[in-house]
Amino acid sequence: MAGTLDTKVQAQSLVDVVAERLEAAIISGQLEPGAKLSEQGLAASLGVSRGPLREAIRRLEGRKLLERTPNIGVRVKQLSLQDLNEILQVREALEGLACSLAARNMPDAEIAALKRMLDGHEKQKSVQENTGYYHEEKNLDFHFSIVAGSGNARLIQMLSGDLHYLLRVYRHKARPKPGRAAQVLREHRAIVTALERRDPVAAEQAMREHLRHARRYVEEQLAAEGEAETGPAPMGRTRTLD
Amino acid sequence: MAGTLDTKVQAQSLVDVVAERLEAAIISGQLEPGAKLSEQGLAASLGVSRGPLREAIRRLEGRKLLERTPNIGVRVKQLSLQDLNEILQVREALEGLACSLAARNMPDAEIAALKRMLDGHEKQKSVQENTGYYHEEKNLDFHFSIVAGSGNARLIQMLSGDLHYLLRVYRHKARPKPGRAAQVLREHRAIVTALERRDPVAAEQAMREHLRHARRYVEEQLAAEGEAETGPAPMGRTRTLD
DNA sequence: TATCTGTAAACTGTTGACAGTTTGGCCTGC
DNA sequence: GCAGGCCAAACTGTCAACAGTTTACAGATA
Repeated sequence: MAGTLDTKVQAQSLVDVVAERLEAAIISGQLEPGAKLSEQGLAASLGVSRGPLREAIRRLEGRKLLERTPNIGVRVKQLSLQDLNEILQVREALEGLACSLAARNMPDAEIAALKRMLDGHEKQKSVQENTGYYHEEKNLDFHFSIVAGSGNARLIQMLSGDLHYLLRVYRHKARPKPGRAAQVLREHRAIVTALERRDPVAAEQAMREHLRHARRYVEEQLAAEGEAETGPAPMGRTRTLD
Repeated sequence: MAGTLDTKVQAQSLVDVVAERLEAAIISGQLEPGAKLSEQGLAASLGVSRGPLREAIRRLEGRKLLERTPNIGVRVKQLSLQDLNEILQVREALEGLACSLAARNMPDAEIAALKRMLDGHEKQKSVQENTGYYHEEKNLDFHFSIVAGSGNARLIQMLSGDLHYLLRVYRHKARPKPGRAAQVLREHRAIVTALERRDPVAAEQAMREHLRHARRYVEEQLAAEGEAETGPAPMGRTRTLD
């Protein structure tokens, strides 16, 4: 059997283990948005009973990762174009706050590490050629470092927990414009500069501007895609470019 | 029996009903922070089995309203002073965003209604005498109107769903400073003025300044209280002034 | 051929019972 | 009188089974 999870002893309850597994599967994209979860099937493949599984599902439901329709079943939350835009607006405000706090609280060493990280990115071929990707993994690393540097636990949880998976999801859908990579790098540098100056206002502004660009950019991408479709334009797995 | 809930037909599942009940009880303060919930007792008094109750609890757990310790039980989430401060920081950023969006999206009629609401408050005796309260209920109404006017569903859900109960909780603990009521009213007027001008930047700034004051103020109140205690200063039900 | 209907299978919603852990009290010994 | 350990009751964690609903398929009819 390929799914039994009796590896970890139950220092934490079964529900915790199952919830973590599900979250990981959703974030990693292994469970695609809109995918239906069969309780029986999942319980069997995870090697647990339906009870704990249902409780784990309820928890993720409370975090808006899953969605249940009575008597029908549960699906991975599917986002409309409008949902995505709304969430990105929220992210803009929250990461702006995080950056402001980081300007005050982040240790010098971590800021220096951030700067070195950007130096590394600059040398990356794809950025130099202005064609590539600015590999999103590293983009996320950059943002997460700053969020973590804010020192606000609730904020960290919101941004890296609940919104994290969204960035992963639309990452597959947003194809970078040529020239964007270099611009992103410039904006990142502006942010780090503000952090080094320990200027919360400038840091917040730089981050929000950066994310506003990213949002506008994603909006264009998705709007163009949305025009071709009808209805509320659910952004599911229309294109998987892995 | 004083707790059977077979009034509503089950267009929604038992779990939904129970979760709503629990949330209401938490928000209203009927279940105080730190209070322990007995599964058996609750299930009996609600007239449901333990299964659905546990699932409802898990959902609220995902929303950070409840907290479970393995093999011990579940308690209403208790906030430390630091938690509260962090949450208020987040609220500052989010309501700032809400106000900025409201400046763009809120219908003229609703802004006018907001203005009338403030006129009503001004005539209130407690405000004129600068002694009273500026009755917090109405304060919340004001903020909720603006949040609702933002048109961002996710934002509305975050602010009026998950953070709502916090405002209720610390409301019981923060005693107003003399003179504060008049200041609050001034700040509210400044916000409405910015909304009328349809100036998103000014509106956001006004709201954030207003909330920053409120936060500083609450910080003082609680810091003074916290000094007397030891440890992480859990703010539970040290004083209930109902 | 297409549509409607009825039946059966599959799945979700709920319940009750069993196993393991914690907690509180009581007793014994120092 | 006090500390430590043992025992029992209560509670949480988990599971298997039952009831109700939805869905899909097959057959009949227009």
